[in-house]
Amino acid sequence: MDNGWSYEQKTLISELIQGMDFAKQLRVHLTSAPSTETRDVLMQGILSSYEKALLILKWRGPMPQSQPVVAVSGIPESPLSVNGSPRSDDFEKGIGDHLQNRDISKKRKMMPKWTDQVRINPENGLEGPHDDGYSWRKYGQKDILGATYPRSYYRCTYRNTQNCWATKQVQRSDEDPTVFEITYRGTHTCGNLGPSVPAPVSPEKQEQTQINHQNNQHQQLQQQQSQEMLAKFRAGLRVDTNDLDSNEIAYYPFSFPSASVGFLQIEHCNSSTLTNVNSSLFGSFSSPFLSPSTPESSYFSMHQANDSGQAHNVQPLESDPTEIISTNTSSTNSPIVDLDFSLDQVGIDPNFPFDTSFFP
DNA sequence: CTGATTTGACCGGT
DNA sequence: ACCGGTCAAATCAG
Repeated sequence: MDNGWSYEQKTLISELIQGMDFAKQLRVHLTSAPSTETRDVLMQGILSSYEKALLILKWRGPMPQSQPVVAVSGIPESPLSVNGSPRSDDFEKGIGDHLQNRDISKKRKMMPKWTDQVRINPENGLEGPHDDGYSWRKYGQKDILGATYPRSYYRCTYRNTQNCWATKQVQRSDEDPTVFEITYRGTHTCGNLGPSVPAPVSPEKQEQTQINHQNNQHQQLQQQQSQEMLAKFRAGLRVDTNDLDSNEIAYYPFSFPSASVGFLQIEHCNSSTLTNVNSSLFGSFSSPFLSPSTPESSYFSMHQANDSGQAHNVQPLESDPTEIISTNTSSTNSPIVDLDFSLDQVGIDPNFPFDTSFFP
């Protein structure tokens, strides 16, 4: 077991250290005379380091030996398909269905869960899709007691083909119809992120994203802009993490909605422990956030948790953009490396989440 | 034809 | 029994 680790561990550590290093540099630069360029470079460095590190962390989860561990939040692997054929379309229809489903539903409850709020731009909100970089398939809609608007249920398009159990729910807010509360559950184990950071790939994603296909060239620019926003956003992001698992570092890979994000709340549904941790979070977002499809269709409403004041209300929408906001579906995604995001839940002070001494 | 959405039925938890 | 979540047949869209 350890053997398999050491190389990864080294890389991991070095990436994290590097990230921290970048961060420190950035700090220096911020306090002194900041050049935007340097900042960007450093930011890039940080992002990329953390991404790599997190990828390593994530990907070593579903390894053969440690199957049940699945470090990332206990993704429910299907007993039949975990090792076996990816084409397990049929297994759910099998006779043992019910038992399996029960199992799955239990596991599902243990999946990490986080909510964020997306505000759509009233002007073009109706047209502006909410592209979080993943491909979702709607599987249900329900009227929820006490809620004005129905709740929509989505699951990863590649659930069957790639055994990816990520789901999300989209609920339009009662008070502010321009706000959508999106609850993500489970992490993507598929490698089907849309536009991704290092490679400007996956134009299909953007095309399906209708309106915004004046990109390609915009892409880079927008990426930069997004990155800046990202930086700001990160600075202000506050996540409540409930029920964290015993581990000191819990990472929550998630796709970050590229649209406007209000506050984001993560809770981990854990069976046993009831540890309440309330800490600021360092989210390492990548591609979805940088998705070119978004900054135009919606704008940021960065309220921090403290900042409770709801942003200015805008005129309500006429029709329900729920679908728009949360579907992304008909696309054919190129199988790109899954760069989803992870949140490192570690107490963070301005200095950074990781202490070098943490590592062996 | 294939794949996505719709929508009523069904199921499990409370 | 109620409610939220999911399934799956029917329907729609490309």
